[in-house]
Amino acid sequence: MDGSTSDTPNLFGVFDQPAQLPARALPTAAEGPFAAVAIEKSVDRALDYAIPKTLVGSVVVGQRVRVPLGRGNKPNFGYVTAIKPTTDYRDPSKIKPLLGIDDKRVLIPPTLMELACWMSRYYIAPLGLVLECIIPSAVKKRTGVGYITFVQLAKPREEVQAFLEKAKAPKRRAVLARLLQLEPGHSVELLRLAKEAGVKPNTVRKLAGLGWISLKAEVDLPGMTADTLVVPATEVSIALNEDQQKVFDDILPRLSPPAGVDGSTQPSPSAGFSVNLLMGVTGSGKTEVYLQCIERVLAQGRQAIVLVPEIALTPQTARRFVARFGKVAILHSGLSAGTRHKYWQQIATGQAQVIVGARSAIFAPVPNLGMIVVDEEHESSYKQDQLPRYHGRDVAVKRAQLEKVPILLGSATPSLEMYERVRREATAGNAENHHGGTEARRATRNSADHSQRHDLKQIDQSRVAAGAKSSSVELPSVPPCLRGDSSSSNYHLLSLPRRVRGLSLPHVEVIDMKQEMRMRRGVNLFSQRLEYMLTNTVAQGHQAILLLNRRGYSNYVHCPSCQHVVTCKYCDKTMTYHRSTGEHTLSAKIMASAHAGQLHCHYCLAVNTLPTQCPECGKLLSLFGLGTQRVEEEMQRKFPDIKFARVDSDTMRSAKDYEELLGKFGRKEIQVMLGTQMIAKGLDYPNVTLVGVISGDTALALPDFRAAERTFQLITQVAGRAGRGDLPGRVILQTFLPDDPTIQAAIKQDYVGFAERELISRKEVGLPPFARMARIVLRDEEADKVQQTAEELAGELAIAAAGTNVQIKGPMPCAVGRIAGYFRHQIVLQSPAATPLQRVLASVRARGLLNKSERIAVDVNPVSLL
DNA sequence: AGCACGCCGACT
DNA sequence: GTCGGCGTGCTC
Repeated sequence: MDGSTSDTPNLFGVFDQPAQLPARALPTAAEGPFAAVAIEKSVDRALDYAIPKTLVGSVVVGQRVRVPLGRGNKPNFGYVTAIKPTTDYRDPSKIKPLLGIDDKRVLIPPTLMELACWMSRYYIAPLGLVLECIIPSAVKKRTGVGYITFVQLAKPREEVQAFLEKAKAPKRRAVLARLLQLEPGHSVELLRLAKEAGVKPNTVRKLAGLGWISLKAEVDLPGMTADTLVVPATEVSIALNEDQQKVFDDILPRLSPPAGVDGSTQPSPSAGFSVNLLMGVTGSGKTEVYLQCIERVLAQGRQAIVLVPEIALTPQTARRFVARFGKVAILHSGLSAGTRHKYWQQIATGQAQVIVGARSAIFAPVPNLGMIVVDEEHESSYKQDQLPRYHGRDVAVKRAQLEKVPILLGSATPSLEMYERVRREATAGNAENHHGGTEARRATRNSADHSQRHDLKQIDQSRVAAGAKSSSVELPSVPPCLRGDSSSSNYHLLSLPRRVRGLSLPHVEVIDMKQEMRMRRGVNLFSQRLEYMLTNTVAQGHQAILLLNRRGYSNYVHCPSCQHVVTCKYCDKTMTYHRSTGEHTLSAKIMASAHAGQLHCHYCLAVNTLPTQCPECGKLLSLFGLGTQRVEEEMQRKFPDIKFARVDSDTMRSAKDYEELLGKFGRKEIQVMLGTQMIAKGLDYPNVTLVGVISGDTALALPDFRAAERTFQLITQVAGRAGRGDLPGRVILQTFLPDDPTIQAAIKQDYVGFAERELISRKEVGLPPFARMARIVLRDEEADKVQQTAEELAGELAIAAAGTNVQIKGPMPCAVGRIAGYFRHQIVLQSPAATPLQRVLASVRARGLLNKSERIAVDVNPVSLL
């Protein structure tokens, strides 16, 4: 490089210097071209700005720019969403010129821009907000970038020449003389200039203050990508077993780049966008399949994105990817801003080949995406509970479609949405082939058709393996309006029905706690069988995991005489009793007599002291319902010799705590882990032979249509933690509802049986996946006011939905009617198809009825209705 | 998100 | 008579 600056607005380009333009007195510019800019505020549409002549050609879509906004022309940041020759703004004289380019890099590449626009429409979120969440703030703030300063003459050469002839200052003269040697208009790096002129850098800087030269800071992007990531891979792929190989062979043709994209590889007719749902029982080796697929994609010079649930972002997972591929960017919450920016830059330049992260990793700006993997596809943590309320898995599918790449979704217990969709689309493809599609269509679907038959066979195997007896259930045919778009039949259902190395699935033993209660006096958290198995397991030097899906000590504090239940002052929610830390060291006797501790509200995080008597009648309060703290106490009392740890969000404050604990468990310093769903997922410890589910039905009673699905998933997931080594695993499932069909299916670990049963009942009542759902939650401090606005909004929605098949349900108070002092009402929209629902929402949105994001939250495809 | 315009109570 | 309450609406 000769030090000349480049104005090319690409990733290797330069940043502008800070603003110099005055905020006021803007010239009006009615001439094009114009830039449509989505502002980083909740202005729910793009605004047109004129591009100043000096910037025409430099401003491109995807850049972050500064624009004046409002009467005061306050500078705001926004993203260029389009460049257009004309504006359709009604008053073109009001168009203002944009102030400048904030960052010359294209922060939002075209496909991500398209994805963002889709998200903005689909999730009813302002585009600017969506774009803001796509770009890490470290990138916006340019944290950790080094700057290189370039120097350029700021005065006419003749003037400089004249100065050189008469002025004394030898050092300044040396600098200027060196600058005169440059080609006119060129610049030189400040440090190099100082060295060559034999002066200190500060001497050069001073000349800028005197107006002789101008300084321009360019970001040192190569410096950001110089080190890191180039960890050499240390492991090679392991041989796949027969099942894994089948699945891999099935996916393989879809992993090639689509025809025409890359001439060097054989174009495959089935390449391009495809959805591959991999149903693999726990311990069936899904990860190895992911790894080998990714390997193929990397060999083509393309990159892969791997989404994992936040909780799975442990070094354990990370190590596996890093060891195999080397150039892996692990995006976890503990990254420093500087590292995050560095990773982003390395991703954008294609230096990071595999990107592993939680939901936001789907926005990784890879230049040449080859495939997307979503592990534990059913996990509800993929859903963001703040604006934009997107679902990482669904956005991933959309991105795969836009980028024309395969997506591989893995789960032992697929979400019913995904399972149903893939099954429906796969069947639709089959039916078309049977009835004779066009020749062209048949040709592109050849391999797909082949794999589907193969898949069905595999699923049968899984049913056999799971011990299901029921015959396969015929699902009613789906109306064409429910089908996806043109590429719809590229859906594939794959299955890994067996565990690796011939290991068997753990045996699940159900304990009827009603009977247990009759047999033994008093409340026992552990059945005799579980107590026995726990003692046995530990005595043999094995380890155990105990699950109780509830934090705290007891989730009801109630008065036995007047039935009063202590609820949160601010929410409609019973308060959970938590014992103060350290108290479990006291003897059980003291504990029983003195209820020291606080009441916590798990919704608004309020904390109260536990009242000594009932606030209503003054009698003694009693505790009812159990949480992990209570089980912890019981463990302490019954098994004083067992080393165990309680694992929930109360004890695991940071990722580091969790990591440390997992380390201890791995080294067998702890025999038993007792915890909430935190411990149900992803852990792979070969020495665990026992899993105890303290209360299998806690989640079943929740007023949410997905309660059964959650329960099934949770039990299956935690059961899968047992017997992953050479020792067989055993699960003790305690329940008050041993005959419940969900519990029954969970005992048999029969996903297909559960899914088909549940799908039938969902269909009967028209719930997802047979309906698209959106939920609008309104909140206000005043009860009457929410109700009134909710009713008005529901009225408007009803008008907008007239003549469509969109149903408006409500308004009704939310299941948790008050949270943190806000009264909450909800309106639920349901429709058999997505499009009319989108239209209804879009029309009220366009009228600004959903704008007050403080009070109105729209949740498209909500994961919970509480 | 800001920031103005706009229509109703306690102050000089 | 005004100063100011924050409800409603716009920002290219």
